[in-house]
Amino acid sequence: MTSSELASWQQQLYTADKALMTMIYTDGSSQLREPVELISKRRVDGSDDSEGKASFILVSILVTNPSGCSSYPLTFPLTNGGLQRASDMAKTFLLNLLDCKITKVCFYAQELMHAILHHYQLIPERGYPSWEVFDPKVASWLLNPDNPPITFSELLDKHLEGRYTMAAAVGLVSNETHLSDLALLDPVMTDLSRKLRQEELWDLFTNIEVKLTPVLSAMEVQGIKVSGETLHEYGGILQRHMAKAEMRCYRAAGHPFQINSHVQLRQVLFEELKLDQQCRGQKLARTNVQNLKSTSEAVLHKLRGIHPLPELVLSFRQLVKMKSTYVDGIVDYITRQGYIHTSWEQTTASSGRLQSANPNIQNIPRQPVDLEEEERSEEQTCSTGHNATALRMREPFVSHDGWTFVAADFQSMELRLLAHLSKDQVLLDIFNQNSAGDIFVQLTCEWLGVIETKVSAAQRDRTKRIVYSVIYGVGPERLAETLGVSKDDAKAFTKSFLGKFKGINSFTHGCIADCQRHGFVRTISRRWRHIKNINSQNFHARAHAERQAVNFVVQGSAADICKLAMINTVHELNRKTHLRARLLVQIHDELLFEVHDEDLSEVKDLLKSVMEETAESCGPRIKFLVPLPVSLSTGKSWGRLQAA
DNA sequence: CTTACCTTC
DNA sequence: TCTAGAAGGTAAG
Repeated sequence: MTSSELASWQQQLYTADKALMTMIYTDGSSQLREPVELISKRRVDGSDDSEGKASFILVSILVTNPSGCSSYPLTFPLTNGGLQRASDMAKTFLLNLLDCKITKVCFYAQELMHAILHHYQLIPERGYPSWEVFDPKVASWLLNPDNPPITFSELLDKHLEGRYTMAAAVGLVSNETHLSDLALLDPVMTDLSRKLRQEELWDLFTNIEVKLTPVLSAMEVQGIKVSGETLHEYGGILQRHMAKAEMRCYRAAGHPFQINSHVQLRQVLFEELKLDQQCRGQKLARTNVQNLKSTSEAVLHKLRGIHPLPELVLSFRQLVKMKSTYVDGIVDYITRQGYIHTSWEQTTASSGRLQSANPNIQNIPRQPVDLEEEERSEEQTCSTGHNATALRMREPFVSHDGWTFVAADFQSMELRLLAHLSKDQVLLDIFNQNSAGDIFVQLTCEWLGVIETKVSAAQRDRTKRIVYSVIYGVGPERLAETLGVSKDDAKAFTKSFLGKFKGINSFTHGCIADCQRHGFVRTISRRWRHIKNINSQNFHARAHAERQAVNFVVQGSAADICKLAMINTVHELNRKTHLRARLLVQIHDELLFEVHDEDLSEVKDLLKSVMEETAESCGPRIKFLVPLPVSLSTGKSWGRLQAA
């Protein structure tokens, strides 16, 4: 591309209607045409590899003029090498294209944006791209969130009833084929747009999902810094505790065995020690499929009074989990530069929630994991400052020098949303009068009769789980199990809880009735989900469907607001160009930012106020009946955040 | 109760 | 040896 060509193409953008875009890989595949054997590979290998494979971006600009519609194909290399000046011009054009207001269409736009941000090293110290690209993948996921398409051809089959098909190509895929694939994007997106409008999903698509895509790409490219040293130290500590726990298990069993093997554990517990015969009071759970004696946590819990082994197995399991998933599993993803670049999946969860993968960073334990204390003195004397009796699995995630983490979380969001959606007067009153204090802490106080400051984080978490269990319709036996009380007590608890909050009951029944009538339910942002078995004859299937329906409305609505909060905060940070802050992680109702120390207090204020106003930006018709307060905490490590 | 991901067997 | 699915753990509500 010469500079005069660049100028003429820039000019074209002013008269163009649309731009169709796709990424071509070095192996000849594209975002629209993935060789079958490479699909899983690219997905598993994650982001690092897909840029390595990215070869060039193919753009087709559509211009409608009196003589009809013309398309102008352009290619932009994404490989290193070649003339610097050409590369600069390609960059200029691509960024202009993405920034300009014409309609842009790309299947899996997030991947394309990721490649561009990565290739041109557009890491946002400040300023996030506000590129808006219509993505058929996102569109079709909104239309049917339970069954999202993975490939473009799947999408063609699924939504477009075979009206469009890709040209067959054997062996090497020519550029001509790529162009004909690309040409399909226009009618396909037009079709999907019509459907989105028809199903009242258009606003959700354009106001939330389309705007979220570049934010997710930027988060992926940005990554989060990880201390490999801390992680390795944790690995060593866990390794030593595992070895001890293993020996204790062998001693209790009388001989060595594979503790993590269900089969061998079943043999030891039930055939050698015959523990199931010693607790004749309660019948023990069976596995679902093969109907064998279960070795699940609940069973081991019941058995722990009669023999030391079950308890020892439980703690061994926990240590193994921590080591394999949260140490070894994370270490594998650390780049040479010391970062984790997780994938943020926009279109995989049917609830509308975001999903982090490779690695999943949303399920790293929040609570410190307790270790046996016997060798406390030894380890504490050689300690590097951490408490040897507990491991904070989020500790290895650290901010840069001169920067601080700011975590902003919506307080008891789903419960507040439930208050809003159900209009339950008692719940509404609680949230409207009492903005200070944590609702679950308060409930725990009432439940256990202790003072507010005496409630531990673990107790609070337990209360939270119980409350949600009851709301979403847990059975009495299951609740009794988690509460550790009798079935009758559990029943009484459920009854008194739902009796206190009458609106909840009418809300759930309303949800179910709606779903039975329409076959689907919607969130506040009109996101929908079809529930197959809502009118099923099968009692079990129907009960499951009913819980799904209620759960979706609440969880999906929370997801809508959290996404909006991401968009709004990033947008506001963009407007204040002097502020240095970047969004790193979303854990459903919590956003983790990294903020330059000098901008800390200003950013904190901004985040709190923007997030607390999120509900107002849901749409003109929605008036929120409860406030959505945000609490902030800060720190240099994710594992040690202090309320702020 | 729901929604997820990941590891082990 | 490989893979699919079951089971079990974690997170978030």
